[in-house]
Amino acid sequence: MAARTARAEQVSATRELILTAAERLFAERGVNAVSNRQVSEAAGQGNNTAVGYHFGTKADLVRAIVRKHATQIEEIRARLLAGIGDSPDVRDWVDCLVRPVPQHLAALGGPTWYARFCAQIMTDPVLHQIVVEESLTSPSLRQIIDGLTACLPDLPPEVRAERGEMARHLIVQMPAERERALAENRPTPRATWDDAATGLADALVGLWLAPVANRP
Amino acid sequence: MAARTARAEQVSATRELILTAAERLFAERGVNAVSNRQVSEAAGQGNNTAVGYHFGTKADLVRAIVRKHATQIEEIRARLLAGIGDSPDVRDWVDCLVRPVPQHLAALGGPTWYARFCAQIMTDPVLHQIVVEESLTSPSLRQIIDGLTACLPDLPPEVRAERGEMARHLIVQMPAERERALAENRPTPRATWDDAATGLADALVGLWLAPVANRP
DNA sequence: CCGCTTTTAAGGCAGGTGATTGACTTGGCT
DNA sequence: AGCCAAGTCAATCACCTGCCTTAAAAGCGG
Repeated sequence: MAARTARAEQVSATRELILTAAERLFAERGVNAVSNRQVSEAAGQGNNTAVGYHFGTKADLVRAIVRKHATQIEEIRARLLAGIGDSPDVRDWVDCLVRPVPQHLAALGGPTWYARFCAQIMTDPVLHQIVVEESLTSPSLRQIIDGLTACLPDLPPEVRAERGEMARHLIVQMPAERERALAENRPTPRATWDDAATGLADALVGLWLAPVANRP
Repeated sequence: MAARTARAEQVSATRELILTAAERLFAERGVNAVSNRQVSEAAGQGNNTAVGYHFGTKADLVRAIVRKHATQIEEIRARLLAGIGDSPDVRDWVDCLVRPVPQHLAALGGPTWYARFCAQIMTDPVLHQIVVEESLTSPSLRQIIDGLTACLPDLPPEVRAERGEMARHLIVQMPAERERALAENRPTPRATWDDAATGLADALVGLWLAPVANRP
């Protein structure tokens, strides 16, 4: 199935070329600041409509980038999830939630752009919905959220929703921050992606277990 | 000093008109997706170069918007800071850190756009630096960070930096999230800006006090 | 070996962009 | 009163954008 014909191979190669070029440009200059033409040129395609041909609109291109990484991240997440069974420990579930993205970035090696790309998508009013559709449908993710919820039976549902949002933001933004520091040769609080994940998990456990102030 | 001349009054009025129109459009459609022309028109200026005249580039416009709010937020922060003296309680310092933005948004009343605007700026690779320059120079902010640091003498410096970044992200992103929900008539976990600030402060206290895993 | 489809290349088109320019309006100062 | 400068407006510039059309190239099936 893989490389069935020389033709199909070539096509998927240029698709990949466009995908990585777009990811890089989007991360470095901002999604809306980069035109499809620039992406095509950066991908080495003399054709200035290559993006439009292989993907459709820019939103479709963004979706394709998200999906490419999502499948790999999903694998990591499923593997971690299988490793903890139905632990009653909040820490285990938080680890499952936190580690997939940093582990994926570490596996990519070298300089990466995906975290910064994601951080931008998440705050863009129109692109935001795309990534929600693509990643929140993950069954393993829902399973982790349920498992974490079961560990925190005393937390009011609104507070749980609230802290879920906080966790989501940190899981996206902190890797982006580290990636940015790496790209600009600035020092990072942690030496490796794995250590960064540990630091983030530490903090999130504290966040989830924090007492709720009884309001007047 | 105020309204010294009818002319100066008119000028600052149109400046204000442009500022609020820009803030709204930027928040709703994305900073890079909105042209200076559109801002001028939305501000009721038949002139399509009004933005260019009163401010310079789009970056200068962004800076002006940030600065406008920053001064008011700075006032609130200074007032809160004065109220706690040199408390040894982490909670007091976190409150000082968290509450200024939600209080400012509450004071504005009606629908607001500033939080979403800020959330976008913070993730844009080029605009990011502007807001850092404008807000990190705040003396009261530095004072709060120092006070909080004094409450957490056992926390390793790298972890402190790391969790400071986390807190910064949440303080920007969570109000933006609430603002978005409000704008789209979605339910929010908390009824008021003040309650939202309390929830955020609860979580941040837990985050700061979380134990640090001793890595292998 | 040859027609065929898919992919890449190249250029044109209308519309929108930031920036600049000059003319007009309006309030302020002497 | 009358000039002056700040502010407003409209027109224009070169440039870039997405989209479209037309070729060329390169396997692929027969």
